Amino acid sequence: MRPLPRSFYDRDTVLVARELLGKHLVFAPDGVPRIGRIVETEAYLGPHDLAAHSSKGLTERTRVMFGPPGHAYVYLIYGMHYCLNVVTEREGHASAVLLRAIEPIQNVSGRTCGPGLLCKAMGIDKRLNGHDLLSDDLFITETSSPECFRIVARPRIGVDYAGAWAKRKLRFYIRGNAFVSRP
DNA sequence: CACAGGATCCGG
DNA sequence: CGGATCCTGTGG
Repeated sequence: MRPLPRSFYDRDTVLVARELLGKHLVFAPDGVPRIGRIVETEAYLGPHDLAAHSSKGLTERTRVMFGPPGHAYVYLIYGMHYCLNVVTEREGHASAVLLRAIEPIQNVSGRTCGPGLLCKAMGIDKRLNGHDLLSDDLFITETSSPECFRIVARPRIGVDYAGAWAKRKLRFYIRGNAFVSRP
């Protein structure tokens, strides 16, 4: 299992969000790999995207989003759930892809159909904020035998405050997959 | 220092 | 549909 190269993340955010579908998220904090297949993502395009955290500007919280691609942006939401993003495009572009759901593959127990549940099941918290995804304990990898699937595009969840940006179809999931949070 | 609000989840 | 729960950003 090899981590995807930095060049994978240093590309158009919508393309990265779509191509992350079907890939394996691996977290091995104690050497034992917990693996989930990514089945649902959302693209956050940068400061001009009013649904993106980076639209509020560079702050301590959004610092990682403004950094180089291929790093984990983890934040606490509603005081109780963590969300995991991967930073995309060149440094300073401040775009990212939110991982919303995975299908358990190995050493993952509990529900995984939602960004908070995904992190809980994988054991991911804010200690991983800023973590390089080209590392040996947290990374995303190509599957050995990729399956064919159709991609569905829908508006993102929970961003009604973002005006016209809330209507953009920047949420992507694998059609028919049982682990998608809101099919 | 005070306070408002959030890329969610759960239970009724 | 409301409540949980707490960190962050902003303003005084």
